[in-house]
Amino acid sequence: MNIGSASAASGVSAKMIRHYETIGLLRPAARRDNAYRDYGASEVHELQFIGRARRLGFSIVEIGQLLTLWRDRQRPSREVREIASQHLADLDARIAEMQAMASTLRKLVSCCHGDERPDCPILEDLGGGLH
Amino acid sequence: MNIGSASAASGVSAKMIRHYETIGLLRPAARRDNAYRDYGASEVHELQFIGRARRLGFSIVEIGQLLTLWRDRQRPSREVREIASQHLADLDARIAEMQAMASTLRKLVSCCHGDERPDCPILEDLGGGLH
DNA sequence: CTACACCTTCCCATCATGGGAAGGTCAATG
DNA sequence: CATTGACCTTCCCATGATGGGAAGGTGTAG
Repeated sequence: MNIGSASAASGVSAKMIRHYETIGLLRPAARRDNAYRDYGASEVHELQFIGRARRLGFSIVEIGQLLTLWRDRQRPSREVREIASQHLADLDARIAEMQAMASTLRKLVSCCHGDERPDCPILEDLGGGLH
Repeated sequence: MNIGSASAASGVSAKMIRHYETIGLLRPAARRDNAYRDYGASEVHELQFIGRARRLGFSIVEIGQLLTLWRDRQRPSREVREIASQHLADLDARIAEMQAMASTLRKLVSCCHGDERPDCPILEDLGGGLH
């Protein structure tokens, strides 16, 4: 299977598949006589794994660790859970940070009448009150 | 005032102040005989404006627009509000996306017993059910 | 045979930020 | 006065994940 078909089957772009191979996340793909990469069902399955993990926001490094654990039938689920818990904590922290921004912004936006007049609480806030 | 003092007074790193000047967000700073950049109260005030806007998550491009409006005493508040509303919508969208990730992850993590046993619903989910 | 779709590698761009090198300047202290 | 340490300057490189696009080779259908 060509890289294009593997991409379509996994939802990971061909660009990214090559990139993942370059940085060592994926083992080098088999090549045909014409130097085209050749993928089978198990490679596509790995790509799908990567795609799902990316959609959950895992970093490439984390996905590398998860892939290693996935391949190891003897892994302790504890290790998987630790990676996922840490990522979840990171996500929650980033969400909280962005919610704080959004909350402040929402107040400012709701206070600004947003017409042709120049007075604007948004700029006043950014300017530190005095200008 | 040296760049270090301007940095301390504004909360924007010296590295970033130089960078903002390079990309045209800030007008080139005055120079002393020794080629050191020299900042006054109004430059520091602009830097504080930038710092506050960054802390609210505005992009450099958006801050450039906000700075222009800030300097213009005749600006219509509508334009400011539009930029802020758009940024708020972006933030809300990103928050929602991350919350969806976090929600899925939280379920998976809570289902995984996380001990020495190898069976793990997190990997099962990433693997698409079958492996 | 020609067109078109696909593949290859290689380089560059994003966005905001920082690290660090190599070298010049300033102020305080011995 | 000389040294030291804290500044400053410019320049280059790195991050993380992704994509654009060029230049060139390959495969297939009309």
